[in-house]
Amino acid sequence: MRIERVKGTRDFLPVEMRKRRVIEAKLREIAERWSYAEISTPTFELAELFTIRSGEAILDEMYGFRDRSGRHLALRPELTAPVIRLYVNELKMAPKPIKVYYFGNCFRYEEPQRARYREFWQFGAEIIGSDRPEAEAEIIALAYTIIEELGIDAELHLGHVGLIREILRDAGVSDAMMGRVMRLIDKGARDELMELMQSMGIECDALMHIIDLRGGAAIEEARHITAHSESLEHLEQLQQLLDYYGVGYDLNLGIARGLDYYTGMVFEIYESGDRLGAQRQICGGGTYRLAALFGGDDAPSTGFAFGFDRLAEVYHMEENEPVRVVVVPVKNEPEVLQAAIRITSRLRAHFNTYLDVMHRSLSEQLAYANAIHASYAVIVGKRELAEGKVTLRDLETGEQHKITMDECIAQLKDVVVNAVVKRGTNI
RNA sequence: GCCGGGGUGUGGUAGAGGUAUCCCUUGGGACUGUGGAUCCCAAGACCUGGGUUCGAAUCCCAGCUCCGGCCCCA
Repeated sequence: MRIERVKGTRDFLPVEMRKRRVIEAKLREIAERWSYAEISTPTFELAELFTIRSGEAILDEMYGFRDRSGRHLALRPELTAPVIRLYVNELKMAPKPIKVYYFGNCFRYEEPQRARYREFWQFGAEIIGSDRPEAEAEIIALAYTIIEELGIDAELHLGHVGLIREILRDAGVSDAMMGRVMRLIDKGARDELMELMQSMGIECDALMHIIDLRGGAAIEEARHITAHSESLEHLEQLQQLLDYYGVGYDLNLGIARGLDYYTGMVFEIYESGDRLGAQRQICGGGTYRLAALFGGDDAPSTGFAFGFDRLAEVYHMEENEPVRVVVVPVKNEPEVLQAAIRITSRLRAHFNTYLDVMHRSLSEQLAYANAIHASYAVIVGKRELAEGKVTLRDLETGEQHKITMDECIAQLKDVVVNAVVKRGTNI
């Protein structure tokens, strides 16, 4: 009986893994340059952590289980809640703002679709301790920079739930109804929304108008409805700062979140191509107050999370096989093998180096070197040993010559350095 | 939870009732100090379980799973 991979999970083969590592390295590097520090949280948590954040309904979509003492645990379905829990547990006293990033796998018990798996990876960043426009602008700019540096063609949609909420409150929507109304706005369910508003006896033409508008016109409209709005000022400051950063975005006040703790801006990034099918969103972010829910202070945070697998799906990486060197002992005689191992060890201090473990003949070893697309062969035989040299063979051109090990290492270093310059990596 | 389309060696395929084709792959051998060749040998598949039938990869049912979509999306 063959054991199959579990539904919605994936195996990553070397080519795919190499690509993922390249992307991951870029993401980390960018975050570090922006002065964010990495944190990591456990793969499973108390299930409560996630139900507090998202409601009991998500229990159906989590991998939950009980441990021996009966605690209800769950594989993390996302990373924002664990990060804020970590803040409350460990970092409350750290100087604000706290800037962190994270990368990790998450689990959701859903039907797999294109670019949607049961185990998936998220990369995200948070600023904890500020919900000022400056913090929001930085977070958006960071997400934008990631997209740019990865060379992904995407559009950034910016909204502001604070403003929408304010307008709704002014119009007479009660706190109790707010969540439901916001969810409908988020879904874009116009008819249902109008029905609900009418049933509450609330005039909603203006609101409907605003959430349909895009760009500056929405701001104009909002200004007419709520003359003295803090949120509006806040949004305008944010826009100003985004201009300073040179971030391109589409304003869309129809972006909402169904959950109450989102307080300020929200944004989403969509990939422009069609490689993701219906799952075009590659990033979501916003400003929220979650720490108090986990027993901490009421620190505001702003952050985002990228769907790493979707980034990997749309990221174009040039074929970049690493420069590999194969050491080829000519005969399986003790002295030749001994020399080969010594030479291999020297090469391994610098290069990706392969040595036969199949007891193969010279031609078989070269055939294998070819099969794994190695770049160079270092041939070691009695003739070379007698002269204290090795034969360095370029497997692409077939050229070869006898040189000393020092020369050999120097030449290979040249090649690897050039390869790194040319494509940025020798992974 | 729902809808549509698929599952044949590692991968790609042929096969439309008579236990499987070809390519590729892998291991061994020939050759033994120069590789993508050639030749020989070997290994490897009908998603699973029922049903129909003398006989099922093929037809029927159920399940699993993959691809795409709906719902959902913290």
